[in-house]
Amino acid sequence: MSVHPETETGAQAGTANTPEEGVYSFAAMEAKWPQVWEDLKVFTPLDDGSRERRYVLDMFPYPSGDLHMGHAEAFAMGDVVARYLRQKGYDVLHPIGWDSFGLPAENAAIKRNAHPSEWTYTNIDTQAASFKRYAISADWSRRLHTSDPEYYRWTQWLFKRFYERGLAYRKDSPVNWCPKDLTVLANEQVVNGACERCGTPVTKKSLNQWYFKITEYADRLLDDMSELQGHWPERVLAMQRNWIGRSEGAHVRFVIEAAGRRPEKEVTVFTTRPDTLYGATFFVVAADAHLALDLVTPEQHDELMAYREKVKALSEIERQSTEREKTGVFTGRYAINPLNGEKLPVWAADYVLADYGTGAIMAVPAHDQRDLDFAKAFGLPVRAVLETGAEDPAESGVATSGEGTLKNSGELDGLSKAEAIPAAIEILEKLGTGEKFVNFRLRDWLLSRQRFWGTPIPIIHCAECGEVPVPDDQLPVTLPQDLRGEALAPKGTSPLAAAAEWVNVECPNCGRAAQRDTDTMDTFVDSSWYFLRFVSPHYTDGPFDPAKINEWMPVGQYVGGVEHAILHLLYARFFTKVVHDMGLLDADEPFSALLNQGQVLNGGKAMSKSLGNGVDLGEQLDKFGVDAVRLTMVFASPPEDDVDWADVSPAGSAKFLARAWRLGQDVSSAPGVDFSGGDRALRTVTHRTIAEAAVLLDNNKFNVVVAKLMELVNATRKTIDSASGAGGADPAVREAAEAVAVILSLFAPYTAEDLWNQLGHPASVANAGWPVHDDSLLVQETVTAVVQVQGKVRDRLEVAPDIAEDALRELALASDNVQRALDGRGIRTVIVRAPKLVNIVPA
RNA sequence: GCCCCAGUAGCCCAAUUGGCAGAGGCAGCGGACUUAAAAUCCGCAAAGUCAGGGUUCGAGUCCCUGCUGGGGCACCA
Repeated sequence: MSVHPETETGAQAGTANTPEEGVYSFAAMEAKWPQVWEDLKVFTPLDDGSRERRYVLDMFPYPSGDLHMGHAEAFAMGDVVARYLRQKGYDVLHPIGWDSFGLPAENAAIKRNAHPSEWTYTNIDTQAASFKRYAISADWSRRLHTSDPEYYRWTQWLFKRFYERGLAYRKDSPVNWCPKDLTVLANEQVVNGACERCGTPVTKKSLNQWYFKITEYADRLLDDMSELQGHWPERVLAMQRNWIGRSEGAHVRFVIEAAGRRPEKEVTVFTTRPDTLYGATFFVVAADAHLALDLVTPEQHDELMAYREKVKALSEIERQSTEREKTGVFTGRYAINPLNGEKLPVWAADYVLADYGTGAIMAVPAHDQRDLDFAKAFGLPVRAVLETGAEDPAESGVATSGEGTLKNSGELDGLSKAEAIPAAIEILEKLGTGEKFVNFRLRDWLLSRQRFWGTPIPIIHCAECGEVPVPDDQLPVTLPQDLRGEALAPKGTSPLAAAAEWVNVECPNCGRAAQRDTDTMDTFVDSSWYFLRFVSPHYTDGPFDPAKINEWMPVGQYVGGVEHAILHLLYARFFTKVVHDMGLLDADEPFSALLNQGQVLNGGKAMSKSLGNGVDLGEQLDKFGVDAVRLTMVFASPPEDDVDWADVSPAGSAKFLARAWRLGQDVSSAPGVDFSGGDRALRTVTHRTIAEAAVLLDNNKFNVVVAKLMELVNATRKTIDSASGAGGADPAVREAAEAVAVILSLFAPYTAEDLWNQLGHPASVANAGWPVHDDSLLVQETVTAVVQVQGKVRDRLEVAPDIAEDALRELALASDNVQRALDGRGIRTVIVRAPKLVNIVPA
């Protein structure tokens, strides 16, 4: 489809370069310009310090098939920012690469009896071609793929540095296990108790796994969000805050009395309510924690074991259901309340989680609903220690958690809840049985995966020496090439274990026979530092060039979907902080600003294969052209809002583009003409548009910029067609058309380039530079002052923009309409906001 | 249950951060061009801002309560 302009009307000068005389043809433009841009290296940063640098980054894609509408939206947004900053004169780094390790490639390889790299790199080539067609202003010379050995060599190098700092370690722990993908999952990859990838309910499995100690950075990850405030979407910060889950309270140590041959034992609990310590009537440990086994008396042992079996059989989804009846078993032991010496029965239950806090709690049923439910189920006592005015929880069955005054609490009696919390902590500290403690919900990052297509963990296991890191000069540990097809099928252990030749090596330490670690890294490890690699992707002496890294980092504008609000963004922040602490990087936050583009929907729903409501990007590009699709993405709504493809009109965008392009057909003045004699009204519109567009772009209001651009095009058209003026020969028309070309180049690079060319300028419009607006042209000769009486508009006055308040007040009071509205009433106040408004308040 | 975001013409969205509710687009209607249609061009109409209360000379904008929709966390001690 091409959009044809109306029949030519005359002005023919300046159209010599038109590909096909007078016809807007996106196909011709798409065929013509990519080569020109490539030859001119328009989008390769100078990287020489001659200009201020800016780093603009889109979250790099995973190579699953060809690009889709979601990519088109995200990359359209990021490209607006990159192209705008380039026009503003910055040296812009806007790279592209692929997050190319991951399960889909492996599954495809099993199905096709191939190596995952085949599927991966074929898809990457397809996507790369599509990106080029889509005219992303990327520096292709910096292209990288995380599955290239040249890349993952440095992922392994970084892993080793983490290991040396004690930030990468192995431990036995019950982990999330996906029974379909047959691999472990990080907490972040479990959504509502199910695998985020395939939706299979997750089970627990006890395994020895590699972890990154992200919890050591919990405080900083939380505190440093203050730097991001205002530059990151509030909801992303809220999600991270939630996820980190900082909780202030106290650790309290309880002595568990000796029983028979079981010796006395001290157990610590975490509580946010140390003020309610006198209300503790029992004690609970997580049934699945080892602690339960340590405590249980021989008499209760069988009962506990039976209960643990039952708990294990529950799926995560069942276990997390809040409607479940409370269950548990008595352990036969008693804990001593450190404040009043009271004996509390110790129970084991599954409502206490082994991996939160200390896996044990003091139960205060009067003031905690879960404890109350448990107490009622097992006939345990309830004692209120906080008078809130509500009914006694023992009677009502509703725990009271609000404000109140302490009672039945010895020295704490009479204090408010807010006073009692620190007071209780102070008492505990004096007794030496507790102290203030800040607990986090965040768990360490489980990074090992029992799958093939990922970065091998560069560790060798030696019977003599234990864990031995592969020496730096032997990196990368590359994946074997000979495993393919069925050999990659998930078995619950890594497929790498079957590659005997690969696994069996000499210990780098003692030379004896040893084995490689056969797990691979979570792909989120790969993507936690790729933005650093882009600064110097071909550097061979380290993960990045130390001479360059601080010139570009941090990323000034990061663009991507909100689905990565926690996972990728939290991990990348963690990695950045560690690399910073290693002294390799000045920045300690990777992304100064974040833009979450919305989703592309169709008919109110996310596009999906199962719904069959997908819109094919390729078809849209064929039908409307790249520029129209890009413009539609940007114009439809604010960047962070969803775009419903059923609600928008790529045809409308195409119409506008043809309209803008046709301005070039009608401009008949020569390039370089003096604009000063041009139509004043149009010049004002042009300069106002330039000024407003810059402000709007600085605030990511791309959709509004497009609207302003449409106004400018309309105004220019009017001037050309006006019978009274000079039409296409008016220098103001050229000035306007040139501004249109430059601003349009952010959204519709082909049309803008072609327009620029029609206007007689050499390529590329991307280098034209942002037009400088003339403030004197923005000053209007008169402005409309609104005159209100009691807030209602009663008159409008044309006044000079610099009118004095007094003069405006006089004019307003003299207005007939005002006098009529006042209807003889006196005047109480007159508010004057010269030159725009007068509000007269009658008595 | 706790937390975050958003409700403005039929639809997608603007509104200089407290100062005339409307910039732009889609859809609609009328007209020009056409043998006709498409395309193109010109023009028109359309809401008082989810509801209620408050602050103010003045509220779409600030505050409170509620409703609706979207999202996050959740047996987290």
